[in-house]
Amino acid sequence: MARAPQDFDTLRHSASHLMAQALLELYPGTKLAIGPCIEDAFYYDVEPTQPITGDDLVTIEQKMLEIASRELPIERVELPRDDALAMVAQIEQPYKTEIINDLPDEAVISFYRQGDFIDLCRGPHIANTSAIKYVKLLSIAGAYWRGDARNKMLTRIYGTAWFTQQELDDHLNKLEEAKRRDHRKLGRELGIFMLSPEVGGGLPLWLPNGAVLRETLESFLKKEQLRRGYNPVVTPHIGKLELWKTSGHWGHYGNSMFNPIAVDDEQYMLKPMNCPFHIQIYKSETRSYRDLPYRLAEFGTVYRYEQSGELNGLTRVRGFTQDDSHIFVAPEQLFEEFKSVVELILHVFNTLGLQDYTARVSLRDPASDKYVGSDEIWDTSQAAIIRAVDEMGMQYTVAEGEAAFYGPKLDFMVRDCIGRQWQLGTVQVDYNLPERFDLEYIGSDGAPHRPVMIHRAPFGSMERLIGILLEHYAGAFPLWLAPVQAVILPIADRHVGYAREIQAKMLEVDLRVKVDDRNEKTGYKVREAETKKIPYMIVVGDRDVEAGSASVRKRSVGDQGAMPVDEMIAMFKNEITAPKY
RNA sequence: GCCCUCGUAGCUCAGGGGUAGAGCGCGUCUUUGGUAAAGACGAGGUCAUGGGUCCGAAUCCCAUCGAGGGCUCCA
Repeated sequence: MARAPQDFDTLRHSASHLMAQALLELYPGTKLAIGPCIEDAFYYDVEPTQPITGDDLVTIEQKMLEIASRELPIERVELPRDDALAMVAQIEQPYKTEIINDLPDEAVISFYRQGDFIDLCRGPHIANTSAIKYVKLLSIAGAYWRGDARNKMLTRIYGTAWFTQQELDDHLNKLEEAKRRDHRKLGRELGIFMLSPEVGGGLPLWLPNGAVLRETLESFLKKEQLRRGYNPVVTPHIGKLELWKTSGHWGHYGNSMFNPIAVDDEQYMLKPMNCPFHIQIYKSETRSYRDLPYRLAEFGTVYRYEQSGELNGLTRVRGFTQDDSHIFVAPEQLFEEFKSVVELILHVFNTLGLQDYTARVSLRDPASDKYVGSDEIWDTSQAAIIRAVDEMGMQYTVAEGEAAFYGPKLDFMVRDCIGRQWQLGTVQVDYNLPERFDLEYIGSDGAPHRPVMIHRAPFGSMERLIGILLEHYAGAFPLWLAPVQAVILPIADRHVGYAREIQAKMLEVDLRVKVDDRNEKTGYKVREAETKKIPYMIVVGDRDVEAGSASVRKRSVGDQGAMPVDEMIAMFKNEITAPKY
């Protein structure tokens, strides 16, 4: 039976209430904060009377099922504000008092009751607790009351609920699959990267296969950028603190930068971004309107002092390489240039096999004062972004309050092949830095004008991208990306010479190929190449030496039979230039 | 930074107040084998670090460091 997404939301919201009820029965005195449904799951934030541990989850889950089996009807009760406050005071739920006090005057205040449990809630809910049968509590975490780090840390219990056992099993299998694809696990197994406490948190070391992968991705994008009129530049890893003061980042993000380094009488910063350097290059000559758009691109490694608890594999690190570019345009060029940047980003995603993406337009929150720049500038640039995505017919969502302090942005979220969303590429419009660094170009009228900057990074960062690609492909990269594209397996020692000949031919045409000449049986080598996710295994023995052929085995498919070596090489080259997903 | 959990061999993990275990990997030897694991032998650990309790601590307690799951943050 097909169900609407809101049916699942309702079920999970009710499951969250059921969990709260179970908690109160098991641990009377527990204070309830909020308990919403989220994608595929639900949680409840509570202040427990004693610490809740992972072992307690089973107990709570069993209690939930026991209460559900009482087949309690779930009823909605609406109360005037004063009665509502009296009610939550009587059941001693101070967080609910706070929530009611924050509700607007005209709000309808409703409660939902099941048995002797009652909770403040807008609803809707399912009709009876008995519908909650397939539920699993997943984890425990800390969460601040109202998401504010200055508030008390509550205990958040996550769970998931479904209508059938099959759905629940499928979901739990998906979580297992995600664990199996974890890029931190695959990164080590496949020799992509490592993290070492000796080096420091969030500072990955790239292993040989990872370095090859990075180079492959870099040269792909560099080539695309050259075609589109980008100018490559290289800038240093440190620069004077003054630059970040001028840019405004020191004031906004100073606490998440590495401490300044004293050099002679100056303060230097490990660069947290490349913008000020590219700006200096722009300023090094008088620019004309004929030079614009002026596009500077760099794979720039930046360092940010991310909070220790936030570091995670390759997806959140303290040193990372952005595929950064700053484009200086005349205001009237902004719209067209923005569109061509979006076009490049989409081309990149398609080539990488990440076809399932959505865009998010991040606008400023008009009520906040954290933004710089005039209202007119914001209105113009926000309108330009929306017009561009509209004209390109893209699906997008609008997120108010998600803009950077200096301008609105367009972010791309990709969905990997098991449905998880990740943020990758970004395009940002910036009227602020040109102002702060007093940038100009000479217009056709002979007078100076102020350019607009576009910051953009299709990959976002090499680290994040590779983390996501590892999980998306579960380590089994398409041929053009695979760090080792093929391994040649000589059957016996006397075939090693022939294997080396084939390898030389393949290296000649830029195929990344190795020879496995270890003293092991072919079956063993095949098994190892499969686990290392190498796309092709080339077995050579007496028959092949005789015929000038090679026996090709395709990863996870199997033996493709023997073919002449030249034909095999042509097949590989063809697959690389015409990738299929 | 905050809450919870966890640190045993290179990796994955078992064990547990009385002299450290397995599989994989690694080394040596035998084996030259046609598509997912040949066989034998061997080396490897102050059980994260520091303190405490105890006749005795890898094991119990505390602290520190590190990792994981979240929260806050994310230019």
